[in-house]
Amino acid sequence: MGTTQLESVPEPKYWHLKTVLNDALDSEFEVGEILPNERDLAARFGVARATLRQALEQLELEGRLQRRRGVGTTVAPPRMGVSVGPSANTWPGAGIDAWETVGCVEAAAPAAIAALLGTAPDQAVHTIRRVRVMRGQPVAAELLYVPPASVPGLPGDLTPATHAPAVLRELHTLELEGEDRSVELGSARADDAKQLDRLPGAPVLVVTARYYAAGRVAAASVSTYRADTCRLTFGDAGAFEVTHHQQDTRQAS
Amino acid sequence: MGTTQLESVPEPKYWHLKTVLNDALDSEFEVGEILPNERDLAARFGVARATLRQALEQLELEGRLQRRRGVGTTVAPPRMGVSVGPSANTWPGAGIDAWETVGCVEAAAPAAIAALLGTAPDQAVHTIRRVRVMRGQPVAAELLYVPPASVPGLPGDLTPATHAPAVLRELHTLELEGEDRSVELGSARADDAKQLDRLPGAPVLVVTARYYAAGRVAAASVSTYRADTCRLTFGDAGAFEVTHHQQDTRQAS
DNA sequence: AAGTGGTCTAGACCACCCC
DNA sequence: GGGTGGTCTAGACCACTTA
Repeated sequence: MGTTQLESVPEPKYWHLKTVLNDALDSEFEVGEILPNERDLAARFGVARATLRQALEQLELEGRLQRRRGVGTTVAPPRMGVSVGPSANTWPGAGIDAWETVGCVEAAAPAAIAALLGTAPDQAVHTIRRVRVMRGQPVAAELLYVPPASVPGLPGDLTPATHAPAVLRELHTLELEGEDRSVELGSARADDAKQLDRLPGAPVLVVTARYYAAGRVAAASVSTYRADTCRLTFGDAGAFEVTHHQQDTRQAS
Repeated sequence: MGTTQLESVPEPKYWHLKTVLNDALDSEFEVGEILPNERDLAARFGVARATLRQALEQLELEGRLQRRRGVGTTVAPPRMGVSVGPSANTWPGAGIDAWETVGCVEAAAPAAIAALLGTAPDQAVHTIRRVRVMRGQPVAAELLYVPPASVPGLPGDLTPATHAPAVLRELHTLELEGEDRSVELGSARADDAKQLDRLPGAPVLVVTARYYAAGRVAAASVSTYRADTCRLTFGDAGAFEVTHHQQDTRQAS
């Protein structure tokens, strides 16, 4: 009979560190409070800085921390619940939906977008860039693609300032028959990262949506949400508030 | 007049490396093909192994690679589209929905779950653990919580084998009035990771759902989906197939 | 100028898988 | 036993913010 082997599978240091820090955040820190710097924290826990950073990275991924170069590491507030429909079937840009247009061009869509829209690969489409802001901070960057066939009544005298509003106005004259969406994990491209106030490569939730009218795909959008600060909400019962982070909603079976 | 400064913001090595590898995966490798090992790749690109790993980690996060300890790094197939409703308003466990029950206990729910359900913090609830399998591999691990009040007709003589089916059967006698969901990024806990065939800390998409009946929350579930292999689909137009990865659907504005 | 997080190096050892 | 990816170290320098 050997001794009972409690640590037959010793957990990695960074994993244990993450647990300790997570508990400390709950009990010893307030939202917005700044943590000691990484070199001090590493020394305090007796690990290399890279090991500490591995724990911090996971906590940031889970929305518990926010790190800013040149500033420091702060305790993040709970994630915002962001509705991504379909609460009511509405066209993008209709009503007050917290999106702000930042640009609009007519250009050939990438191959995958053409496949989504069902257009020819080199077909020029209206491409509207928008940003979604909540509580004063950007939460999503979007590219909305509208084939010319969906907006036949578009006037010809368009300036950069009138292009996007005109496309949206024409789009809204169609009857929206349905929409579908998909969500997947991605990393922010350089342009999206800049608009989201993050570094390139930051984790994002990519929402791809298709809008149907007249039996065809009338428009499509690719929205890039900050994964660290957002919780996407769906469904007919409305967005709901939770009081804790998602980790707290899960337990061992 | 100085010279034009093309590289005023030099991109990090790992970022450039990621781009190079991403292109190589498209042009020189097939799905399932095994890559050279990390030490060889690092030497080939003239960088330290840690730097190469930073690039590989991002590519794995984006679903382009699959890495397995003791085996190697392979080119991942496109992500699976996984429907997470509401395609039709149905109770969990109804019909053929690809979930397999692996356990069931009656125990006090964690505080956040009690808040979701609207039950007392120490109220015992039926907790069913299920696993979702697609194409022969696990894609999600779930905990489904059902308060006793939602299944009043539950018989008393329950064995581990009959517990879960009985709870589901009783649940299905209620009329489902609505459901809502939220999606956020998380990292796999040890128990979920084991069932998903991943290491602890692997990125996951956490889907929290509430099911309404008789004007109350009759059940709630927390589902943990593998973020590397899954694209979650929502909406009334049905899951759709895309031919490329999400990166291909995005372009610079 | 000082302090922060971000990137990078060149090693080492460990856990796991397969032969 | 040999090869793989996973963890960890102890440094260095860079980019950015703030004062």
